[in-house]
Amino acid sequence: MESSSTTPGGSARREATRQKLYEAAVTLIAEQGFSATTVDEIAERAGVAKGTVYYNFASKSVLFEELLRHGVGLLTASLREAAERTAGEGRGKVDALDAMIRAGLVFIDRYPAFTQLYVAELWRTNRAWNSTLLVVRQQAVAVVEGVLHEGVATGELSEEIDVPLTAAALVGMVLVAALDWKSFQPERTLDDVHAALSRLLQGRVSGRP
Amino acid sequence: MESSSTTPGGSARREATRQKLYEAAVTLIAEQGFSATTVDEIAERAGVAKGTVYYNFASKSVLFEELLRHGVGLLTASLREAAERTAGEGRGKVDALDAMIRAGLVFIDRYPAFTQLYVAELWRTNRAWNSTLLVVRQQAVAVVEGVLHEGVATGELSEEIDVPLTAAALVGMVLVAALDWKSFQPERTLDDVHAALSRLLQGRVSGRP
DNA sequence: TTCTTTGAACTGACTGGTCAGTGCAAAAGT
DNA sequence: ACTTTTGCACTGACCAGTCAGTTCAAAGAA
Repeated sequence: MESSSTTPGGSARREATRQKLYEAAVTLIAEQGFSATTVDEIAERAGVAKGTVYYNFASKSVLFEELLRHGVGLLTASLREAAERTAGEGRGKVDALDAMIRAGLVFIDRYPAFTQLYVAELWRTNRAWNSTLLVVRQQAVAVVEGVLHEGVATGELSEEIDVPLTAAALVGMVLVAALDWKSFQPERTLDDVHAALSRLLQGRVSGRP
Repeated sequence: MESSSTTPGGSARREATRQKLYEAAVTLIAEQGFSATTVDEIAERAGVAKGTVYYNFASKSVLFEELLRHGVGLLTASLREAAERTAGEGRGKVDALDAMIRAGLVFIDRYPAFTQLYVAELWRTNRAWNSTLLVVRQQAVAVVEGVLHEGVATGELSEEIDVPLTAAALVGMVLVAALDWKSFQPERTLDDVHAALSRLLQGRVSGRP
């Protein structure tokens, strides 16, 4: 059922080639942007002939779209897993949000290039892969919104919060803090960054009495 | 001896042309990205011949760099003004942060395309204007960091907060929430969005007892 | 006032290079 | 047998940047 539209019966070899191409493309596009990255570069970095790129993907844009789907799929699964894990442990929704923040940080730590590329493309309009992007964004944000809704329902979160906006704000908080971490203070530990964001989430910014 | 990059003695006419080029470039690049936007497009949208672009700017990249400097200059001024205004009114640092959040929203409301373009480029490496971007980013973030530092000094904010990370997280919160607002729920009012972010800043997310 | 000069500002056709995508025969892998 | 990859030559569109020539407002000359 799963597996994307254009991956009907990928042999193991083919799948390995695709993976190499994803990895090559993601770093190059993160650094330079989609248009500034050439297919020749991608092929070279992947250690593959140019013809192979076109044997495996219909076009440069399609390669990129599938890359987006693939990456956001990983992120969504990771967020969902974090939310469900804390739920299973019978902890509150704020803990679930905190766990999702951590999951987000772990993801960005592992795939910084993908994150960068995703942010760079997310608010662009007029591009070929725009509809793909919308779908894929909704998948990820929906997980956060879901937890917020549940929190409001159980009374753990204020009824007055604006779910979509708060979800976006939380995602932004994690995204930007993490990208800053990776770009400008890579020596910091994940725990460090997580602690700072937890504090913000739980309103422990003001000084104690 | 060209007139150097920083526009020392631009005539009124020249300045008007530059302004038109900025406006044309900012929307096109926000929509399509830098590399996907052609100089011909920029010239056409500005109602100017291609040669004029090169008469006014040394290259496409230089046009873009000056655009970045120009835009971030406006933002920084606006943030600083908000911080100083609340300080003058003798209010606390949390109020100053809140005022800066609003100033950020007002800016994004007025210049959504610039914001979009800025976010898309901010974490890219290996690009010509990278050093410009670093400088310009630091200017803006420094204003937020300054207020956080003052808040810690006066005891109004916890000593345990991590100033650079918290500043980045706050910026991210505003940036992403605002871009989402503009892209996906443009019917919302600024006050609405501001209220949601205020709540998050002040830890009023958990339900009341 | 009316004419002339000056140079900054602007124009757009043109050039040289780049790049996505193609085609295909031979090789390698399964 | 068949799928997949290779290597490489080729094309056609597209695009950053150039440059010889044009416009025009304003300063000065008559």
